[in-house]
Amino acid sequence: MTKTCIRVYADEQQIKQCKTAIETVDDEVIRIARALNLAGNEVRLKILFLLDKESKMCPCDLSEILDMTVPAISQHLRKLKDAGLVETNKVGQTIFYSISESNNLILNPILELLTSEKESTI
Amino acid sequence: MTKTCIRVYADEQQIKQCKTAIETVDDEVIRIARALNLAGNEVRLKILFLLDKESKMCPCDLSEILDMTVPAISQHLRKLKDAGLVETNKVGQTIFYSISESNNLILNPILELLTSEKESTI
DNA sequence: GATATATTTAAGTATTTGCTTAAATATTAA
DNA sequence: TTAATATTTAAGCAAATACTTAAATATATC
Repeated sequence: MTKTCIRVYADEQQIKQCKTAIETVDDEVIRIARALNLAGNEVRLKILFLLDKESKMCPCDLSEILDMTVPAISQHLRKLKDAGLVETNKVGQTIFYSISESNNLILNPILELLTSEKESTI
Repeated sequence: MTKTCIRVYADEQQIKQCKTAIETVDDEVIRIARALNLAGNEVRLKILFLLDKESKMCPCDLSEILDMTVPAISQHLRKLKDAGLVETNKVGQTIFYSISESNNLILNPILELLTSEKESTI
């Protein structure tokens, strides 16, 4: 990356500060971006919404509610689980998925947008 | 989508309720998922973080701070603008991008995760 | 043990994404 | 008006995504 921008009034001080600021939050950015990327899919956001609402659900029910193939649901759940956003509890042959506590700081504000009845335009 | 799940203990009442609940939030889900999807990219999340921090920035500065090509930055900014997450203000030949007010309800809680100094594990 | 159910895994595929490089557009300054 | 700067646009491409269908795994029931 060569210097491409040669504005006279470029604020080198500001740029330096921003560079270190970005460096500071880099790890957090990676973690949060990953979570947002997962939640930033209609199907997965609906899954998270349903798990939040019902506290736990099995792939089979989610498949029926969202009118999607079971493998399609399962693959979404896998991604959410790999990222630690949801966790599982096996009871017999059915596996209940629920929202994992550990990432609540990221998910809660998002899910609140959906649960708080639209008082204003979001 | 044919009925694939024939659990004896399937709670048809719950499933029906969930279906209508999903229908109710469907529009919101689409809007929020789109915003989260955009924010769920490392580069774009950093851009949003910087715009929030500095209140406005030009593609040129962002390119230098994030050590990326100007066109790459420009294309990210375009997506953010198309979604209404950021807005522009042209001054001479430089274009200043800033976070749009209208979508703050979605972005604010996300950016707070980055700005509030890590008191606890997020 | 044999069969059915719930779920996952795997392979294949069309679409989307995020970059690259090169060219186009717009504004400033000489 | 010519050259330089700031930005966008376009084309191309490798990688990631989200589904499909078929097969594998695990548990329960007969």
